Amino acid sequence: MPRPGRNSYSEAKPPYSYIALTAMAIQSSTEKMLPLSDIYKFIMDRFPFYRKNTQRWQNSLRHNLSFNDCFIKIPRRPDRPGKGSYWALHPFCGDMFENGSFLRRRKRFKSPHLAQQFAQIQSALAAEQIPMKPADPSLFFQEQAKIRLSALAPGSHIQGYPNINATAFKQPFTIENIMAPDYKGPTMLSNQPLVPPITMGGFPALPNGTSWPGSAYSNCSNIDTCQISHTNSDYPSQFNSACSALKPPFGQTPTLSLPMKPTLQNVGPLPTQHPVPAHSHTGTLVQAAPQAHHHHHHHAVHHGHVSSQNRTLTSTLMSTLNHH
DNA sequence: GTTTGTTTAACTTCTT
DNA sequence: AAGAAGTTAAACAAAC
Repeated sequence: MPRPGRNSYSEAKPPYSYIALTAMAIQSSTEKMLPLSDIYKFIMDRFPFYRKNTQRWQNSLRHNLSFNDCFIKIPRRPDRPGKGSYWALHPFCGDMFENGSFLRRRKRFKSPHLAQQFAQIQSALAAEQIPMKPADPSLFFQEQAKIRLSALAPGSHIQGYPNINATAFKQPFTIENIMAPDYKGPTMLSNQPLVPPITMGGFPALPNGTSWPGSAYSNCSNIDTCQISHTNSDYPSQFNSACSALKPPFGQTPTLSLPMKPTLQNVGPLPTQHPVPAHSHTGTLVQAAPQAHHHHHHHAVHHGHVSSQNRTLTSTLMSTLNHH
């Protein structure tokens, strides 16, 4: 028994919301998507707190998966039978924890309809006097998906952004972030968008012999021949014919079956969590939620129309996308 | 029969 | 104080 009146570190509730925990699990995976059972497993392996009361928190977690638009379902491939879908992050969900708090997001991500997204992006680009390319919605989203995916390829560059390569991206969920024993609140979160949300044409090149990560892409060595998804092969025509009819949830609509962010591949796999005896102090040091609230928002995101004077195209777009 | 997923609803906690 | 974000419970359907 631990000392009376005091929990051991490993029994304390980790300072992460279910959304944060789930995002960590998803991003820690090489394919940036996981079935439910593996999300459970990730959490239980690393946080002893969640080895108890599994019924309770797993119900809550499932609620979060369904309820929050930042999580999308990706159908299983036929060659990978099993229960349930894979869960991934919505390609446009952005940095959900850019405020530095893993407990509470500044704003809940709501996914607009794809058609709406397209219109918003289009007008945002128009405001910057930048032509949209490609102009066709379905192709546009395909390319967006590919561009985002390219960030997962180590060493690859994104055309037009010579200073950005895969290893340059900040990692929201590094081992340090997850396990830092002296975690004292907001640290290490990147304000920088992981992938430029818009590209003006051109595909990033992959080094010879490398292939695109992600199960749907694992056989693709050439981006141009890469099919968007086995289940979404009819995506373009569907989009074109029924653009206005698209409705969430994404499970019923053609979606971009792609997780968005690069993550732990530079860090390597997370260490398997030493099966910690429940009362040991040698396990994962998980501290109670920090009480310090550092919230210095450099540029508050306002509702309604946003002046783009001092803002980059990127931030304009992101706020546009995240706005309702 | 259990797991996975959706939904409603009441509740708590945090922000403004 | 009010609203937003997060948690928990619970009923239920569908998939395996």
